[in-house]
Amino acid sequence: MRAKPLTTPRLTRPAPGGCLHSRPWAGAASEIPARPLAVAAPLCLGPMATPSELTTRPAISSHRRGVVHRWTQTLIPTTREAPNDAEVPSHVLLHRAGFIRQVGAGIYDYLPLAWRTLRKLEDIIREELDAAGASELLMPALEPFELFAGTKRDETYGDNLFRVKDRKGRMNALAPTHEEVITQLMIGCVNSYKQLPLNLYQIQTKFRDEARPRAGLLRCREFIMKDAYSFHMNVEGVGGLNDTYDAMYRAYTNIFTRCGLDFSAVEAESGPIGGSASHEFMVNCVSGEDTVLKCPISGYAANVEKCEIGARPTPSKGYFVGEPSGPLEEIHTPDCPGIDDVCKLLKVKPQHMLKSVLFKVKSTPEQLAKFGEEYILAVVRGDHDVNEGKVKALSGCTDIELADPAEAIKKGYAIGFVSPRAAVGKKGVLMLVDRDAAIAFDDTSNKPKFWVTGGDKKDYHVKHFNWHRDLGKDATLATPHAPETHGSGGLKGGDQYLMVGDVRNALEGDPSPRDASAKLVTGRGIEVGHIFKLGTKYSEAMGLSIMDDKQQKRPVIMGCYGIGVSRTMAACVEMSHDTDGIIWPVALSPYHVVITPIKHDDPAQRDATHKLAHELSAQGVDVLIDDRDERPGPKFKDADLIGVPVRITFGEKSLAEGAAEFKRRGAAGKGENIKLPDLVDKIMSALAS
RNA sequence: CAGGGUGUAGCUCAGCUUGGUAGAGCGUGUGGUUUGGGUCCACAAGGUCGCAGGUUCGAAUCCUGUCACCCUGACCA
Repeated sequence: MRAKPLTTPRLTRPAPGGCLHSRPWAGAASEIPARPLAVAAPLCLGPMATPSELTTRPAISSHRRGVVHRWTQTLIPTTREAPNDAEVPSHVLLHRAGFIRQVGAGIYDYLPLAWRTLRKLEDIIREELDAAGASELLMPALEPFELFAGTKRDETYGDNLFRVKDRKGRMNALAPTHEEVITQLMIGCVNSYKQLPLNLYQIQTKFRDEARPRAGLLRCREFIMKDAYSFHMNVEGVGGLNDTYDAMYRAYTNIFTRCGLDFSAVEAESGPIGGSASHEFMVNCVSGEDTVLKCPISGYAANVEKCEIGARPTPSKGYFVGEPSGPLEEIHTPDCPGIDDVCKLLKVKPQHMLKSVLFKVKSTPEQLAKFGEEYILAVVRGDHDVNEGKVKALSGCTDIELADPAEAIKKGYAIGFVSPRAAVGKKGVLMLVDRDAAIAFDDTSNKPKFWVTGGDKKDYHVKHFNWHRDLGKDATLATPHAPETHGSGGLKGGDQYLMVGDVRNALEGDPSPRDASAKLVTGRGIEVGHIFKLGTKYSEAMGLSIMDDKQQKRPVIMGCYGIGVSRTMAACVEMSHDTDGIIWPVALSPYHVVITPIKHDDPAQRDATHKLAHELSAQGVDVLIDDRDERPGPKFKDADLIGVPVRITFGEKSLAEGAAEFKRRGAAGKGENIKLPDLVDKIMSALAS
């Protein structure tokens, strides 16, 4: 279950002691003697405490007493069938097991079971972040809109930002994240370098007006998130951003490890939030919506947006060099703008297609005056996908977007049927050709490379495209760019400009960028954590500058660190369930043990149940007693469904023999009979393993 | 935002084509029965058929509009 971090950035400080083995339900109980019960409590409710008991209760105590709850006294609305709307396993099971109910699109109630799990997760997060030197605070979910306008995030966030008009007609925002608020706070509170570094976090409800909420708790419009922000005068050195970033990396590793999640830490693009470096923490899960790539030898791991591709073999004759595979032949391909359609029609494989994707550079007026309209044409093999981040990096142009089809058609680009030739004879077009596309002689078959590509007019494609012959220019003059010189190019005006490099998404089997002998492997994941080196984006935009020891005013360097709390709960279910229901890791299960008396009315069974419950709670174990007047069938089914790690069954027969049935959730078979005196030890060791 | 789908009882769904007293299973309540993997029997409660217009003597059903929710894509710190 446990994942090792796949990359390990500067581990300059050992992980906080005790983090990994601290288990609140077991550790505390074994170190500190259980406080004896003042009165033998026949039921979980127990007698009301007397005033003197309350005043003698220690204000400082590290002893964690478990809870004992009765099914009939809490709300666990399990259902046999899930609503029609639920499709993904976590949504179906969290609904059926009575954890959540949908209120609206991407809006959910967290019922008692869910809330218990979420609070356990939050407590783990708090312990690890506090140990890493962060302090918790709470900022409002509702914010004046001007704060977002100040950093232009009202625009960059666009419709994803919830807007709320108040009674005075003023605009407010429901915060999707809190960079602005905390930066504003720091402006008012911190004015000397001596007060830094600082690392502050909160666990708050966040709001994002997602274009399409989906998959239950995995993509919501309202969700629970832990967000942390750190503030520094420098990147390197003691108290620098890198120190805190690394500490947070370790804290995240501890958190997800303690949760019992199978996860990977992968390199990631930092996205619209800005910044220079970032890692995503992904729960490994086949149903995840993100693709991650890993190098099995070096440990390098990255998401598909970020993943570099190692050195690919250079064609023996060089890029673009080679004789045509035949005379250029134009073919009528009506209604086939897509690669798949053409392949089907012409019976060629996508590997023999060239795909040309047109990007528009968002030019400033000055650039426009200098270069005119500017486009970037990215060419990749038909079975590959263009990677926008790599296009930006190779072109050196960070402000691009997919060209608007209508506009591009006006400019003479036959969108859907564009070939590399489209860039010939046009002003201000930069062509970027992926290494796998810039080939004219196929070394593997020892034959001229056969290419099919667009015909540059609607409903036509061409066969036997040859770079040298058909480009009308000497393509071999193009300079191949090694991955490490990304960004050294630049947008050039003029007639035609061509670069060769890595502009596609990495795929399974591509060479690892960190080990020449290794090939990348792919996996799916659900993003549950993300850490960024923000830099000075917000401090500069909002004017958070403070005096350093040289009496120089400098913008504060920031980091930010998020964990999707409610999403993590759902991701855990995605990762760990079977046909009967959820299988919680001990650390996140709403209860550790469910006790199922076959007949709760039977005095012997009831007494045994409550005796065990109190023995366990004194050890810090959270116990749920299924005291419902139900037949055994539904009770067992529900216990499996809600996924509590251990079930103890008290029945007439076994009890007569002085035993109870012990069953571990997810284990095969019927469970085993355990003698009553051995029961607590058996349970404790099961929970500890 | 584009494409597709669905709105009828707490949940799953039938009824709509061809307009005429709103149905089933599960769940719920009561009584009995049963008690180690979703017992069995009986009775009962529960629905302005998403909403608003329209057509009609009469609309869950036909027409128009609208809203909500889901799926695929676009999008996504």
